Amino acid sequence: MTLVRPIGTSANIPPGLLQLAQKQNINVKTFPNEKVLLNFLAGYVKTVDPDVFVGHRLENISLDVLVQRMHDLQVYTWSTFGRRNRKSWPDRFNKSSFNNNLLIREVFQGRLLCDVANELGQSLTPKCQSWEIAEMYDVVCHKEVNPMEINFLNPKFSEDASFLMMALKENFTNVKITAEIAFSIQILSLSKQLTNIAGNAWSHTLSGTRAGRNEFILLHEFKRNNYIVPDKEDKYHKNSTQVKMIESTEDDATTATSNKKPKYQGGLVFEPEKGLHKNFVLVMDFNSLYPSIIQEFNICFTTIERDQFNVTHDEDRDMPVIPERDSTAGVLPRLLSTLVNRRREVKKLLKDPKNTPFQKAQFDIKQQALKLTANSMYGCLGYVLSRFYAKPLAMLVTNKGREILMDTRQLAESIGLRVVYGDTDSVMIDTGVDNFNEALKIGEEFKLKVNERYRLLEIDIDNVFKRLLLHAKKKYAAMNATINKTTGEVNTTLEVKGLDMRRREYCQLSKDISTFVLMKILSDLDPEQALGEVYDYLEEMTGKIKNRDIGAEKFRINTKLSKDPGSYPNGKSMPQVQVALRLRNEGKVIKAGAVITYIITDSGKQDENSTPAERARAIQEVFSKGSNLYPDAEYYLEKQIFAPVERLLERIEGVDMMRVAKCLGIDTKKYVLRVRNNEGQSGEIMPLESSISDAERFNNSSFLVLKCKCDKQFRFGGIQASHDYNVTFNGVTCSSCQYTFPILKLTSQLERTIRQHISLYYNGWLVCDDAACGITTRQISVYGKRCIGTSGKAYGCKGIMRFKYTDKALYNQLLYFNSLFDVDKTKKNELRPIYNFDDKNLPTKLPSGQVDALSEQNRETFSACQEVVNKYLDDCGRRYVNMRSIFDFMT
DNA sequence: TTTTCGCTGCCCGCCT
RNA sequence: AGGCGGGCAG
Repeated sequence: MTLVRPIGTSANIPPGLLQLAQKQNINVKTFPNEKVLLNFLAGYVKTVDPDVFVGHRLENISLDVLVQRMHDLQVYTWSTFGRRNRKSWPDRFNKSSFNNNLLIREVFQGRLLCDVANELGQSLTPKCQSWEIAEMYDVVCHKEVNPMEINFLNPKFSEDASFLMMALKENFTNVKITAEIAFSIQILSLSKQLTNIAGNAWSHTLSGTRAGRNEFILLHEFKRNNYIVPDKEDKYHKNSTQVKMIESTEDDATTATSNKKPKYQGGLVFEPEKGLHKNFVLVMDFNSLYPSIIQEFNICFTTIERDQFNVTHDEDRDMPVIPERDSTAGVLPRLLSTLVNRRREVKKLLKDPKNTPFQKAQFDIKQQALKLTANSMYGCLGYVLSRFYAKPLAMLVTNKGREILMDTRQLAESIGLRVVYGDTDSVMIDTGVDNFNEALKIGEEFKLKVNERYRLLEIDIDNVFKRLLLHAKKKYAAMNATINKTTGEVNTTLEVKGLDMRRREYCQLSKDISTFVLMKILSDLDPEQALGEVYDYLEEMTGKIKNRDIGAEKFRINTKLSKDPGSYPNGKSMPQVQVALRLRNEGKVIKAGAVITYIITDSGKQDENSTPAERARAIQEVFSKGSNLYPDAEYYLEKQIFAPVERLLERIEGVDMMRVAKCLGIDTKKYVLRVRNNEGQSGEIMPLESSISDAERFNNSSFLVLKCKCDKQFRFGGIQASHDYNVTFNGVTCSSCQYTFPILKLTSQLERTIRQHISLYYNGWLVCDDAACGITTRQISVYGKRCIGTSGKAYGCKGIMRFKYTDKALYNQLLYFNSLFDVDKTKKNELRPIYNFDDKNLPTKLPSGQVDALSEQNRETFSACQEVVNKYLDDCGRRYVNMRSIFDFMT
C-alpha cells in the first residue's frame, strides 16, 4: 500500500493518478494533506498491529522524520506506532535533540525495529561499501537495480501523474528490495538466536551492539553459579573511584571521532618477508584463538587475582598470574566451553542428511550465533564502560596470544621451516616445495607438532598458497590453491587482503586493473612475458580512459564522513567534504557517518589550477542528464591506477617502473622526482644488510689516502695488492722508502681524514635536485625542502633541496674506513678494490694464503684502527638517527 | 525513573 | 616529527 499527499506548495494530487495506479495494479491511497495521511497511517498500524518494522536506514532517517512530523502536526494517535497507549509526548522531546534515537526507541516501544543498514545490518554484510539500497541488493541478492534520483522539489511531481507514479513505484520497489535483503541476510533469525543465547531484549540485539548482549549472558551465567554480580554504574553511582575518573574526563561531545588510545598491548604481527614467493606457502591458523586461550589457561574473573593489578600502567608489573594448570575451571571458561560444545552439536545436526533445507538453514544460523557470541567475549573484557570490564584479563589473553604465536614460530624454525609472515593467530610457512601434496604433508606434520603442546588450542591448515606476494603487514595477495581429489588437478583463486583494491576509496576500474595485474604476476607465465602483458594492458586501458570509453560508474570513489562535513579543518583538500557540502547546499541531509560516493571530474581546461577536491562531484550530479561531467583521466591514472599498480609491482623482479609510468601516460619528470625523493627518505641505512658487496656499497666513498714520511701519498685499501704499499707482519710499509707506519701515525692520519669528512658534512651545502636549476646554497628555505630558486623566494623552481654531503654518505664513508681494517672481510676477499679492473697497471693479486696469514698477524693493529673509526661511527650513528628525525623535513 | 558505543595493530595521505 | 583524516587486518 502506498499513501500519497499533495507535494510542495500545490494542494492537488496530479489528476489521473489513481486511475494510473489501478491500471498498473498498485494500491495507492491519496490524502488531502500530510496530517490526514499520518492519521490514517497511525490507524492502519493499530489495526495491523505488526511485531516488527523492517526498513533501510530507519534509525537515523525515516523514523526520525516520521516522528518529528507527527509531533509537529499534532497527530494525537502517534502512540499506535508503539504498543503503549499514550496521550502526551515524552518530556524528552524538546530537550537535547542531539540523540533522538532514544526518543524513537521510546515511541516504538513494544515493536521491533529491524534496520538492514544499521550496525547489525552492516556487520552481516561486510562486503558492502556504501550500504546504499541498490548496492546491498546487488551484493546480497545478486540482483541489479538502477536507483532513481527523486527530487520532490521538482514541480512536475504535483502536475504529471505518470511522473509521480514513477517515484511511487521507486518507493514501492525499495520496500520490496529491503524485505528481500532482510530475508536474505536472515537478520531476524540471527538476532533472535543471539538474543536467545544471551538472554537480553531482542530489540536491543537488533540495534547491533555487542556490549549489552555480553553483559546479559554474563549476568545470567554468574547468577546461575550463585555469584553476586557487580553493580551497574551510572554517573551518580560509581564503584571504582580511582581509574575511571581519569579516563572519562576528556570525553568531548563535539568530536564524533573518539581519540581512542590503546589501553593495553594486543596481537603480535611479524614483519613479512616482502616480495613474491613462488613455492607453496601454508597458512596455519589457530582456531578462534582468544576464546581458546581463555579456556586453555582458565582465565576468569573468579580464577585470577586482579584487584592489585591495573595500577602502575606498566604491563609487565600489572600482568596477573595464570592459575594452576589443574585448577577448577572458572565461570567464563566453562561458559565458553558450553558455547563451543553446543556449536559442535549444532554443526553435527547441520550435516545430518535427514534434515530439511529449512532446518539446515536454522541450524546454520544458530551455529553462527554461537560462534559470534563466543568471539565477542574477549572484546568486552577490554571495554572500559562494560559492567564486566577487566583489563587484567584482556591483557592476559593477548599476552598469551603473543607468547603462543612466538612459540609457534620458534617451533617451525627449529624444524627448519621458514616463517614468512604471521598476524595474531596465524603463521605463513614457505615450504620450499612446488608440489601441493608435499606442501600439505609438511603442514600436517607441523600441525601435529603444534597441537600436542596444548590441551584445547588447535592449529590447522587454513590455506595453501601456490604464489604469495607479501607487500606489508596485513597487506598481501595470493593464489589460493585447492586440489580436486578425483582428478588431482590443482585449482587456484586470487585472494587479496588489505591491498588498495580492497578499499572503498579505490574505484572499480582501479580494482579491475589491479586484479588483472595480480593475475598475471601470480600466474604460471614466464615473468618477463607476464610483465609484457601487463605493460600492454596498461597502455590499452590508458587509451580507453583518455578516450572516455569507460563508463563513469567505474570511477566511483566511496569515503565515509565520520564528522559533520562543516567541521573538517582540512576540508578544502578533502573531496568527500567538498561533495558533502555541495549536496547540503542542494538541501540534502548529510549527517556524520554518511558514505559519500563521488567522482573526480575533468576541469575541462577552464581552470588549470583547480584541485581534485574542487572538482569532486557527487555521483548523482555526474549522472544527471546534460551534466557534461567526465572523470579526470589524469587524476585517475596517477592516483587510482599508477599508485596501486606501483605498489603491487614494487618488489617484482625485472619490473621497469619507468615503463609502467609511461604506459599510463604519467608525466615522467614528476615520477623521477618522486622516486628520487623516496630514495633518500626510506633511510636505507642497513648495516645488517650484507647482500651488497663493498665494491658496490662504497662506490661513492672517498679512498683513505695515507701520507708517508717520504712525502709520498697513496691510496690505502687494506690488505690487498698495491704498487704503493705492502702490508707486512709489522704493519703498513711504504713501497718507495720501506718506511713502516707505526700504529700511532696510522690512527692519527685516519682520525684526521675522518674529521675532514665530518666538517665537510657540517658545512651543510644544499644542492637543488633539478638539473636545470642546480643551485648550490647553504641557505635553508623557510618553505622547508623546496628550492628557493634563483629569485630566492621559492618560486620559479619546483626542485627539492638536498644535502650535497648527506648524512647517509658520511655514515657510509665511516663504514668504508672501518671495512679497510676488517680482517674477516679481508680473508673473505670482500674488500673494495683501489684499482679499476681495466687499469693497465693492475698489480698482481696477493695469494690467498698470504692474505690469511697477514690478516691474522695484523688483527691487533687493525682493530686499533677500527676502534678509531668506531668512536666516530657510534657518535655519528646516534646523531644520524637524531639528525634525521630533526631535519628530516628538508632532506 | 534512565537510556549509546567490543578490542588492538597497521598502512596511507593531507597539513603544519 | 606531530596533528588530523581515511579503514583495512586479526
